[in-house]
Amino acid sequence: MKEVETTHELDAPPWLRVETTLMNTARAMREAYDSRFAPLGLNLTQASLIAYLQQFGPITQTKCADHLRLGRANIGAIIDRLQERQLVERHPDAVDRRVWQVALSPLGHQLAAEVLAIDEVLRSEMRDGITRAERQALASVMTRLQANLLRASANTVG
Amino acid sequence: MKEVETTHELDAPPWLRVETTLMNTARAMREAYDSRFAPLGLNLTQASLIAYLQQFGPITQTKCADHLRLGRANIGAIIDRLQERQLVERHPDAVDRRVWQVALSPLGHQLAAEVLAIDEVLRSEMRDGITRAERQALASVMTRLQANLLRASANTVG
DNA sequence: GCCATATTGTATGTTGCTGTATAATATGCC
DNA sequence: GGCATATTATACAGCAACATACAATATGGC
Repeated sequence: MKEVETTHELDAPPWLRVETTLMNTARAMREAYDSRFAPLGLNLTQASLIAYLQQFGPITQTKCADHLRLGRANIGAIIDRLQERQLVERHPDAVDRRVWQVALSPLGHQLAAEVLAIDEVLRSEMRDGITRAERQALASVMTRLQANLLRASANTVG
Repeated sequence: MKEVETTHELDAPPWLRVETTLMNTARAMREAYDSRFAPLGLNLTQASLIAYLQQFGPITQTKCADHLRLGRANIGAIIDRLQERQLVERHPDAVDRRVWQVALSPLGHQLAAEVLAIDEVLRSEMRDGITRAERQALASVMTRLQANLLRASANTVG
């Protein structure tokens, strides 16, 4: 009985095939981003939030949660941690006393520049050997795939 | 100052663009699978394990972990829960007293058939409006993307 | 056979996310 | 204005993954 290598990455088993490829790629992407952001003491989620704040200025926690597709409870904890590290600040809203306006601190702005630079580098590495046309085709197919998946989730009995 | 909708799915912001699309698609896929498997009381991870056991018979926990790309500690807990529900069984290995041979129970075999049927249905829904050529192109690009990402992770200072 | 090293599964603690419940506050109808 | 409803953020419990450390057992050099 020979030892068969069953966990080869790129010639996947007959079931859950395409799906596995896509999800493994997504996982690899998250890991690559996480390891690139690690020297800044950030993971992808935190870095994305910082980039978002950089772009859209002071903004509500709920907006942050929606953008990152996280729950409000979770985003609150994330902001707590960034706030402890002096990367973001919470300012009370001028008119709505329930909400915080979350903004980058000066230190956070510095870090945001590094985040964007790292993103740029990694994106260019990812593009290696992949043409613009291929990337556009990829995006097009994935958009349709995503639409199909949303319908599929909606059609579930639950 | 007009309210701008910033969380639109399909016209993404300039930073973290392609990445976001891919990772959101992966997330949508996991959610779709999870909601389809929910009536069986399973999530995608558990269903994948069951399908794997169905295909490859009694097998070691470490093999399961490698296949699903999970840690050994985690897979042990997963198997614990499936075992409590009488879906899988742990048999001692004939020659190596450290290892368990994990196998589907009769009940687990019944469930495996349902898992594969659900997978088949969802896969066909996902293919809707996407040609075979497009799917192959998608796989090809993602394979290269994944290779780039592995190189990128390896090239991290950490 | 004996000992160093590797491997398997488990225990334990941490992280990141979820869902539900709750308090404070806004909003809209009357 | 007063009250039902919605919305914002937080508190808390739970889950699934991770990393690390460990005990039991195998394996291989000698």
